[in-house]
Amino acid sequence: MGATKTDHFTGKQNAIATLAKALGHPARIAIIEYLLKVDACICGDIVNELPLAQPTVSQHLKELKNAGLIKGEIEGNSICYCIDEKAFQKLQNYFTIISTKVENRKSNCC
Amino acid sequence: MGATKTDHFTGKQNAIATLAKALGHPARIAIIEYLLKVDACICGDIVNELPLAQPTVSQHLKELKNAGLIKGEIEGNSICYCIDEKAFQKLQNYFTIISTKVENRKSNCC
DNA sequence: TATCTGTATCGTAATATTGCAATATTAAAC
DNA sequence: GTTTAATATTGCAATATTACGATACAGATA
Repeated sequence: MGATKTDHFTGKQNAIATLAKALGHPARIAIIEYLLKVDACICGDIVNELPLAQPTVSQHLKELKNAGLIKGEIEGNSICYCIDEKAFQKLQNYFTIISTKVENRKSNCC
Repeated sequence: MGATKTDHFTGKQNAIATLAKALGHPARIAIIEYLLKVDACICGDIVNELPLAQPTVSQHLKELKNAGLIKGEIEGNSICYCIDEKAFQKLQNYFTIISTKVENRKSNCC
């Protein structure tokens, strides 16, 4: 097969998995970190920051945008990308809840 | 191609990407959430909790284990799986740092 | 209008992932 | 030792991802 059975899982599970999947590639992590480093939107020069060809970078940006991790707005003849804080807040919440639950775990098994 | 160019990125970037990738599938999210729900290791019956065949579940468990998200210990004739808190703390830290940086962003672009 | 610049899309090759049936393995129970 | 029960591994088909050259497109500038 190769096709994920998304319809067998809850909307929340799929939502988190989608965000995680989009971050499951070092190039996309590098893009996010670059956006953080410059502390602003980026209108241009993302390609120069990555060891990948322009179409590849464009594809990664598209995936980050589809997942809702970044926003992109047309700004003159280039496009302005920046981090969408809502998605990262979701991830922060999710992992904070998990960590908290794990720490408060009563049964200390392993 | 299809092979990720991991050698072009930093160790940290690859590490986070690996963790994120392992969580980038709803079945693996469901496994983690089930481990949390029962608040203990699981020795058995993960298969019954998921809408997937036994070999498929076994494969997902293997990936979670490879990524360091769960630990598995042999316990009699079954295997005892439980959440590895260190990995989730890493993720929590990472996304907390990102969210904080994004909130303190001076340039309000988009 | 022609050209340049930055970005997206198309097409395609290489590789990875997902899922499962069949089979193997392992340790307990008999 | 044989059976049983739980999990892992193998092998394979279907699909997805990654990467990039070639090309298209849109807005700026000459």
